[in-house]
Amino acid sequence: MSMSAPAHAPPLEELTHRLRRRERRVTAPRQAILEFLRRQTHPASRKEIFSALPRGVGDLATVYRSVQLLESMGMVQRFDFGDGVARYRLLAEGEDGHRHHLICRQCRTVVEVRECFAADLERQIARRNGYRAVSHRLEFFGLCPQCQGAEP
Amino acid sequence: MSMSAPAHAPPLEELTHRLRRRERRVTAPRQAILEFLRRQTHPASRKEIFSALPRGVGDLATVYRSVQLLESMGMVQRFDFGDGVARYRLLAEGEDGHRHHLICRQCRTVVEVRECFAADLERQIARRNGYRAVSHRLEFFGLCPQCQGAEP
DNA sequence: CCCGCAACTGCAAACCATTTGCAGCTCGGC
DNA sequence: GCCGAGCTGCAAATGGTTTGCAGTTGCGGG
Ligand SMILES: [Mn+2]
Ligand SMILES: [Mn+2]
Ligand SMILES: [Zn+2]
Ligand SMILES: [Zn+2]
Repeated sequence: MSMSAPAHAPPLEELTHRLRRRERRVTAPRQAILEFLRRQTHPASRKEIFSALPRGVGDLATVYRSVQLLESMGMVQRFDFGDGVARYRLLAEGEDGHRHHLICRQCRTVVEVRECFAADLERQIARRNGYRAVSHRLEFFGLCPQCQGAEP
Repeated sequence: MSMSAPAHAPPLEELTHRLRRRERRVTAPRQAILEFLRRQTHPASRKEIFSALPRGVGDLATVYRSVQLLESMGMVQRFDFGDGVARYRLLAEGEDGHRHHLICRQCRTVVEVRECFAADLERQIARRNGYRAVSHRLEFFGLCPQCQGAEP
């Protein structure tokens, strides 16, 4: 066939099922967005998602609204790589999506970082300051091998 | 007098001196911006800086340009608390500005976090992926004591 | 298979933070 | 005091994101 999705990608049916379960409609734009997202290995911007949609299906505003819905349902996770553009990736059912990245400052290549430094410290900081429901965001920035030795 | 600055704040002269040393002009808007910044204990947005300027001194565009200059000179550090607004704080001479925060998701109150947990991890991740000049950004988000028990 | 209607879409306008073009003003070295 | 590069003020442009609204469609019920 074509454009194989990563092995771990949830099947499209499972994704649409999650929508129906919450009384959300399974529309052409939403299916196309989900189909696109399940093929990605890195977070995608909404403009990228829009550009990848089949001709005539979906509108940029619809992509924004759909992604927002998916985010509110916990089906995608949002990332901020510091360039003023939000990026999203699909989340497996039940997955919390906690993840970190190493981003090339020049070409924006993204590497996923497995480690998460101790949640103990997070708890400690929360307690020390009387904060609740504390989470964190941690991203690394650098120059990837290809971009070394020739900064603009 | 009025509006005392934090004890550690560099005197205004020292700040303007840093400008002159690099052939930058000491103008009224720039002085007002620096005066404002040295009184802050938390990072301020450019709109906040602008609003705090004396009547008739400075323009929002000038604030943007000035802050950009200060950033390029390493005199201020930029922060991204995830709400789409950049914030800045003055840096002491030679200070690298590496710092983390605990931010209230609701009222945006900011607490500084002294520890840097990610230094070792950073080195390790850089080597493993062949990246150079790696830095990181780490922020914590939660609900501050005042905001607990009444989310919108 | 057809209805009815809330949910959803497409398109355009609005928003907001940030950037930029440009003509006139000012800092600071001479 | 003079002059030129550096700055400023104002207004218009950008670019990502949001919103209003009228028309369309998914889908449960008949
Ligand atoms: Mn983590
Ligand atoms: Mn750190
Ligand atoms: Zn690169
Ligand atoms: Zn709060």
